[in-house]
Amino acid sequence: MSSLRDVAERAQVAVSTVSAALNGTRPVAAATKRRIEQAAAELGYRPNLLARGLQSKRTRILALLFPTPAGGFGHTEMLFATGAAEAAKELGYHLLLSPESADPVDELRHLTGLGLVDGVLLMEVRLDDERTEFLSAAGVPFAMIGRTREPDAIDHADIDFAATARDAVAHVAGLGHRELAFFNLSPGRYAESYGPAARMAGEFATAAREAGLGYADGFRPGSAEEGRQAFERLMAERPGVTALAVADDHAAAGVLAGVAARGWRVPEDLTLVLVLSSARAAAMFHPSLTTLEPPSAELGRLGARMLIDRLQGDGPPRQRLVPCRLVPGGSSGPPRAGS
Amino acid sequence: MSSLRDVAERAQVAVSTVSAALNGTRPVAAATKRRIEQAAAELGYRPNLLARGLQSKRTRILALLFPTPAGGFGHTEMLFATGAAEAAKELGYHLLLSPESADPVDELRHLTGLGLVDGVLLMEVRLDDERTEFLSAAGVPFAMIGRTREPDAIDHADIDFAATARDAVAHVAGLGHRELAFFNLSPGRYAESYGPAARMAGEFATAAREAGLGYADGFRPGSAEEGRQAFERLMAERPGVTALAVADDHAAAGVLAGVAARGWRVPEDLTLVLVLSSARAAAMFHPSLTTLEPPSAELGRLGARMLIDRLQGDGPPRQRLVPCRLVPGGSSGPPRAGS
DNA sequence: CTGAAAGCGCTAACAC
DNA sequence: GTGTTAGCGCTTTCAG
Repeated sequence: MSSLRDVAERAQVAVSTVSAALNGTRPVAAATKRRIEQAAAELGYRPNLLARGLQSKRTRILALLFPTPAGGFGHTEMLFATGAAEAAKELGYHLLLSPESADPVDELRHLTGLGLVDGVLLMEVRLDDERTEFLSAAGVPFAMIGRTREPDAIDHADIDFAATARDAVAHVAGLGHRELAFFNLSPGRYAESYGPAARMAGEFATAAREAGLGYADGFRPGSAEEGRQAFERLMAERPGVTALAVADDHAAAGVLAGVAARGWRVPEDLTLVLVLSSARAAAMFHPSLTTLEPPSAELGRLGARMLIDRLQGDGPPRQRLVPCRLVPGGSSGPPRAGS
Repeated sequence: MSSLRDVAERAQVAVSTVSAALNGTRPVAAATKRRIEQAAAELGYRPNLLARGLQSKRTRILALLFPTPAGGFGHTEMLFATGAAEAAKELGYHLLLSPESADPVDELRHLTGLGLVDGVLLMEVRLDDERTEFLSAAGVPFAMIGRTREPDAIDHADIDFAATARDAVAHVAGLGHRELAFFNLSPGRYAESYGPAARMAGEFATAAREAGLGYADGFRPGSAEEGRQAFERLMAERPGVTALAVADDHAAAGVLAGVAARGWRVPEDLTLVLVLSSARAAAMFHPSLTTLEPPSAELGRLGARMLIDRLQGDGPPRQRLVPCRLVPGGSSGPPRAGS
């Protein structure tokens, strides 16, 4: 690999001039600059990021910290990562994938001590997240995909749960439904303090109330079997429910089984909406499910951009909430007769 | 951040001694060593990876090159990445997530020219892959998850398609089936030269022949609708088929719809096996599908380990083939009567 | 507008 | 066993 010095020799100038010409750090005569650029091109010169980083204290590398939930990784998490990596790349940054171990804070201490990364992108943020405290205290720039309980001071991109719930409620209300139920993510898969689960439930209740719809929640099935059972219980307790929003793919499959077991059909007898899941998953069902798809790739992208933005200059916290996208499927219809 | 010099001062020794003590590069008196380690601990010293890399030409960073297929990323690809990242971490390496653009070779030229990465991990390798040629020519260490047409000289970890096909065939043959069909990945989603699609079809044919089973293939549905149509066509052409292996999730959903439309049921009237898909996806079906789940995380892990192994020392090509894991589901049963 | 020189934090000869 | 020293390739004063 050729170095700055090689370029300098070939262009008959000093290294500092080459550096300046290539980085635009200071004015360079047009003729000199052209000579330098040509020499660089001829040699196929690439700046050595290590040397540059060592000197400038900026590596243009971001770390994406990802936990390894027992339940395995979802499509959503994948999209955070790819979205963030793409946005980083577009802005001339690199993304380091950093798996979290048992002690995330220690992990972070280690990672940030290496001088390798300029900033950190946090995902799977919990309502109370020790990682944010550490990073703030350590003065390491970071941004969150998701948010803590009190996120006002921190850069973040998250789902707009309120708008999402309103959209979902408006969707079913527009079809004529008067009573809606919501099956949240199971408490087993995620701790109670998992933001999306906590927020989605609250926002659904609010949106239903504001729309004047009957509303039932408190169900948290985490598997197909639990989904079927929850559905049966729901129908026993609230026979008037004609629309159901479900947050877990597997639970939704169970609900469909329960619907079939009753001799019912979707969407004739029940409108079923999948929330916080991918349209890809929804397309595997029959009929395909109406979905509120989280803007995962965009959140990843936004997170990376915010972080880079923050690294380049200071300013007030950057924050963005993006609603899920409503993807209509074959599972939405008017309420069943006789309800 | 404290540096080697700080530690040296505090321990009253020379920097080189600290370096030696901490890296074990040369013998250091036990007492001195302890003093140094204590000083380092007290200062919370972390070696600066950039400085180390600049000097030693080894950054302990690997790049995982991942393409961004239009169809979006699957669970499988995600597991490659997380598996690789975890293995890398265990061995003291970092993983850079590097999205591929339109021109992968140019991308690679850029990435490897930066001096940032010690080696490259390739995924979604095609039978003829220009990236491998570039990397070989450039002398950049690399390993593949997947493999080219002629992979003998290159480190790689891939699915053992032959064993996987044999397992699948043995599974259905053991249940008493005499005639099997295979729906491959759609040609639209992947180019013809996509390894798994190409290899799986061949191995299924071989395994069926060796087991003395009737065999039908040539179907490549890429959506639920195409899956249903393919199933109907299959039944028209080969009414004796009682077991079906499908490589695409959505196509499998379509097959189930086709089965229902005939008034049939799974597994009573058709044994359905999902291949190369996740057990997670299979659990969303009713009944849950028997799956041949690719060992994606393990392949990622193996790939990273091979690459690191290669970086540490030379030797013959490292190569590992791992069969898919058969996860029995509710979609397997004896062949229907009258066939 | 350009060049010379210092030094980022570390490793690796090479002396002692 | 330990210390001294010369860079790795770059950015960044500081002179000219």
